[in-house]
Amino acid sequence: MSLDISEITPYNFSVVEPKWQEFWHKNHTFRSVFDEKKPKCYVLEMFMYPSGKVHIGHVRNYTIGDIISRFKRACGYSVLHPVGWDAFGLPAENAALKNKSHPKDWTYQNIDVMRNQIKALGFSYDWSRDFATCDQKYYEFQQKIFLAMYEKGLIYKKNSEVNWDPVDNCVLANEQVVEGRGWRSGAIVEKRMLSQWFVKITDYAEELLSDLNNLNEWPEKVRIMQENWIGKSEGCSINFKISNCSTGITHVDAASMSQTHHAYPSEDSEAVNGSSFKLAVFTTRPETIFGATFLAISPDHPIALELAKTNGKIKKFLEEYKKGSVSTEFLDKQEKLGIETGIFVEHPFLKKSLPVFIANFVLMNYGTGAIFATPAHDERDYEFAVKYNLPIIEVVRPDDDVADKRLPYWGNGTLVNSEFLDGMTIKDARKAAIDKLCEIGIGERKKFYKLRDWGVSRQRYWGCPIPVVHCEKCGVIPLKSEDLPVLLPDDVSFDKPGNPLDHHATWKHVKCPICGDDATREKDTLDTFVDSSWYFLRFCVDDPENSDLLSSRDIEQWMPVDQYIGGIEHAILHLLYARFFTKALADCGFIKIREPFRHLFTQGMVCSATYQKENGEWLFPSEVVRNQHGALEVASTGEKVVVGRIEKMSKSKKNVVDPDTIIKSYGTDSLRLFVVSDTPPEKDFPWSDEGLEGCWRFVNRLWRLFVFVQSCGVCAKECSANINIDGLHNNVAETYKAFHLTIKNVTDALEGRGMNRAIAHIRDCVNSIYACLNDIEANKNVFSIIIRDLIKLLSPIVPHICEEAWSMFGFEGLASDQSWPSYDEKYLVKSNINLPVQVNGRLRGTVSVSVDDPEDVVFEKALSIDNVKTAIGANHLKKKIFIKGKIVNFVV
RNA sequence: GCCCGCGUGGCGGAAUGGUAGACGCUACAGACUUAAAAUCUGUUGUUCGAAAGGGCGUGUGGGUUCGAGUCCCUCCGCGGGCACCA
Repeated sequence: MSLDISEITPYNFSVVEPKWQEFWHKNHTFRSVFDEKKPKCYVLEMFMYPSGKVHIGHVRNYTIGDIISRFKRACGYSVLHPVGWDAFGLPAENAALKNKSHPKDWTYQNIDVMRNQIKALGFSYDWSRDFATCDQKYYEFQQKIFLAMYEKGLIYKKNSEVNWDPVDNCVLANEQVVEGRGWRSGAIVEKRMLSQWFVKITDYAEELLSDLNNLNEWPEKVRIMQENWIGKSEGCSINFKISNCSTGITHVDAASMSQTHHAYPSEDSEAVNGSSFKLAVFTTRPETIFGATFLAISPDHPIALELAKTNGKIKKFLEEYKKGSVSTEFLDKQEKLGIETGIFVEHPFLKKSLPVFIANFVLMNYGTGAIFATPAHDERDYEFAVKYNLPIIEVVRPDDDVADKRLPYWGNGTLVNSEFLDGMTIKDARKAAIDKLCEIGIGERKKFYKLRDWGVSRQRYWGCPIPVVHCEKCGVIPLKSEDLPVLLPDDVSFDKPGNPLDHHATWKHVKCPICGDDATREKDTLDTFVDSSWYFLRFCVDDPENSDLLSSRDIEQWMPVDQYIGGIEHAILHLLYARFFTKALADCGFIKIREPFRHLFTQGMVCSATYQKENGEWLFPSEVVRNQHGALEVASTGEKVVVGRIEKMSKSKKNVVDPDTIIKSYGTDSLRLFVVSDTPPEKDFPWSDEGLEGCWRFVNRLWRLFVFVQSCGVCAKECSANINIDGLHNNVAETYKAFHLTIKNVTDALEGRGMNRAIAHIRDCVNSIYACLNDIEANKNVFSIIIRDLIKLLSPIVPHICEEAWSMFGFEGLASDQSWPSYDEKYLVKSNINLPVQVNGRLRGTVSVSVDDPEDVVFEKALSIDNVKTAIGANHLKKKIFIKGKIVNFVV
């Protein structure tokens, strides 16, 4: 006798969920073991910074990864799905200052708290591989990598101008400066000269760029962002001969050149050196050389600096520039300003001299810091020429079909006023111009990149120590690998500003490994982005305690990461560094692969409604009520409430929800379901309490279905593999066939990472099962198979309730260990269908036909529909269209 | 400014060129209940109509097609990235 479905007690998640979590943990259900007989799949979510609390964005990120991981496991893959902690970094030190705690204690305590939170979400992690980047074993190995890269010439120390964050008291990499501000502190970044460690990522610019073409399973968006960041331009450098040196400048110090300009040292400095004094410019448009009417150099160019020593006006101009360039308002205005140098250069093909200006819009850190200006075909040059009344010569005549032919013009066209280039297309002229410039010995084909070397020194304590000593006699000396590790001392104090490693009484004092004299340790630590540039390799290692962390067999087996999941905010920073590190480690002989992440998935942010008082003060949703007029007001004071935009959840906007609270009231399964239902995972996800409530309803609906079906006598024993569909009642046969379609749809959706679509198909299927509850008792075998496979479909998404149901029905083993259900194609083909009938492309009715009905039969049936008759009326039938299984269309 | 991406009900969103709006949220109604909640079952793009049925509908305008949310062009709007990169 079956139960009354509405009387069934709700799903008791608070008992069921912890029970299965413990079971999985005790039985090492998700321990990754490499199995040669299976295809492998490495699923990785970007690891977490242990800030202290798991937030809902983490939940979404890790739920997406967990669904993929469990799905792949079921599909027969040998899956690696690890978890770890990006544990070094500034916040630990800031917290230490504030709470008088030790960064180490703060970090490890946070990890403990967050680990428990994560465990309560029931993710299928192999916890045996859990580690933190501040673990000695990890950063010790990182020091080994540092030395190997140093030896390979990939790391160097250099005095350079760096981005200084005055709030965090620390250097930032270029990638960490966003709109002139520190990416974490938000403070306006200052320029400082400091001696810094750099990693030669620029050596890999070309490979990092060209390999993007192979990353066809990465979002296009991320590839474009990296491409732009690397910023390759191909063109030509031209050495202009200086025709007068009335200013007396004959020599610019080569050292000063390479100091400010590390990327392209020797050959450029020759251009300003020696007896034939030349000025090197870089251009991507050499074909416009006949339109050149002046040259411009950057205010930071060595020639400008040299001139400023003797010329008061220029000195003043440079000072003004320096003052202006730091203020953001100035950069916004972008007014073109310049000053004459008094220098003239010879045009390479024309018997005329071109004046050289110092111009504020020319950047020293790109190209050669000097340009030739073609005002007719460049916006900035044009603006400058108009302002200073310089000639404008058109050399590209626009094509006829171009609507806007005004100058400056940079579209397609034909060369004019250009001697040997006249009549050519831009493309041909470019080649011809470069050839000629090379031929006469003043030009050279060149490539330039925007990418700069990665500055990795950080003037902080809580990071990986750089394994180097400074000796007055011997200079900068890397340690030998037998002298590793350089451990971070625990006994540090934060009572003084600055780097605690510097204040430590003994730590920095060592003997020089070469001469044995007193020396000091490097006090800077490594940027934490170094830690996260190779952690995915560490996870591959099965027994880290007893093996080399880059033991090649384990890494070769698991790498590359097949599915990497994280936020778009790492599109450049972490993802570029990790790609670079992989290539560099390969060149150092540690590994063989050259790209770390095969498929990248960038998930959207979790957003939520915001509320503000009229003065802009943010309000918690709980502070807001609706008054009797239907308007929103502050509950305690009755003040007017402004509904803000739906924004990314953040503490400051008071629109966060706490995963712990949700789990307590609704359970993990409901939360997991909610964060991936409705919205595609790559899009921003709008949080709503009603939506969560709806997921809780669905989880309960499932639970009632399971309990009810079981009370009808459905159990594991009823499962018979051979269902004879012909012997079934029509409804039941339809349900069974529809279930096969559900399996196909859910499988396809999950293959394409469309969790929202998979869930919609499952909900639809559950609804149709509810519609035939009366048929269950008479068809236990059919329904036992449907229920068994339904549990399998649901298991990646809501694993706890599935595990509970699986055991309740008495199926063998664990739901989590089952293989993915398959569908039979023959059930997907419908024998009878309702074919839409159109007249002139407008739907006028449907006709029930057999799939195999011939065309004329279908037409006859279709034409007998009243509505169709009316629509056709007295008109003559011009055309009859029949697409088998799709549509009928009559054209009149 | 340049480069991407996106515009579908009140909302989140479905839809290999073939019945637009699956699935869910909201709202409304019915059943159950003394009642409420929960649950189950419906309805829910808009408009005309008592109904049958019809008109209009995927940002705008055009094109290709028997047929366009989907492909092509134009414009508009939104979001993101880069931003004096020679």
